[in-house]
Amino acid sequence: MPEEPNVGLLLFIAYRAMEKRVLDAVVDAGFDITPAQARVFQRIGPDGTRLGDLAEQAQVTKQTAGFLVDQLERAGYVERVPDPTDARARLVRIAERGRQAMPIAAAVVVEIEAEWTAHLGQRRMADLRDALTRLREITDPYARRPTQ
Amino acid sequence: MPEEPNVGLLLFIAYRAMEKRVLDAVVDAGFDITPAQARVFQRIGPDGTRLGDLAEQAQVTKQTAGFLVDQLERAGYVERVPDPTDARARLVRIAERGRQAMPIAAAVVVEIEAEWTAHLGQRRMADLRDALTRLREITDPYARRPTQ
DNA sequence: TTGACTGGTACGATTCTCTGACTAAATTTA
DNA sequence: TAAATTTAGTCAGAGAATCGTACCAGTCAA
Repeated sequence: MPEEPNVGLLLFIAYRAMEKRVLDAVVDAGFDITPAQARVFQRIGPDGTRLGDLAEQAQVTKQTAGFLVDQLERAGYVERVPDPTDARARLVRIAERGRQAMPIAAAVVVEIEAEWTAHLGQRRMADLRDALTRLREITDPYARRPTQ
Repeated sequence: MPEEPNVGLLLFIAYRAMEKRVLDAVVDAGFDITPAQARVFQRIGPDGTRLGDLAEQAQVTKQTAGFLVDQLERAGYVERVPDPTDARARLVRIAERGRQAMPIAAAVVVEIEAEWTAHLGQRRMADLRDALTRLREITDPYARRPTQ
């Protein structure tokens, strides 16, 4: 395998590199957040997202997602508000402190994507994004469902 | 971000899908192994790999890698042998039980890659692999170093 | 041969994750 | 409409993964 790594490993290497840099930047900027918390946070939609949906997208149990959201909430990154459409549910929404952290993460993502584009060339980078997006149709059970 | 996920998230989704299926298959075949253990195991080279190298490649500390290798060793998947070139070091090598598990994982990888190829087309799949391999040059600090 | 460096381990503390059991609201069924 | 079922989420407890600090032993250079 070291001779010709499978695609899974290649995906992991690139993913991990981006995650690490983004997280380091956010942490350096004074936002103490862990990788697991970030993986959940990242999935919160503009209008809030239910815990169960977050769990499903982040591929963890509801309990784990709840545990992480508790921490994010205590740190002021997110808040839980009642879901107007279902009294059982609550929506996890990005709160003030979370909103402050987002541009920092976004900037690093832009920076890294620029580096990758420089290395691969525009064409290959666009193709990469395209391939991954298409792949999502068969690898992301969540994506197959309409978002509401 | 939910509107147009960044490449990091796309990488994660595909990676996670493959990891899960491979691991499920291996576990179903009676090999009890955890994701963290598998991530280390996967990096062991044909002639054995030092603990520190495994740690670096799997992006964990030496202690964590040691902890996981301990478990893999106890379960019979790997063994530690002295490194003939350095008395301080030991090589982690795949042992009998580990060797038995490998074809199962390999078969699932082949299966998944075939599915992905069917979905994307040969060309796009080849391009994806190519792009990820190139990307490794700038995202995998370990890869930049000659293997010995 | 001494001092700096390297490969690895030991210990202790946190963080992450899961299973199982439970409450309450919504939905379906009879 | 009352009962049964499903769905959203929480609680409690346990096990797995991870890290930081400190440490030991072997190597290497001066």
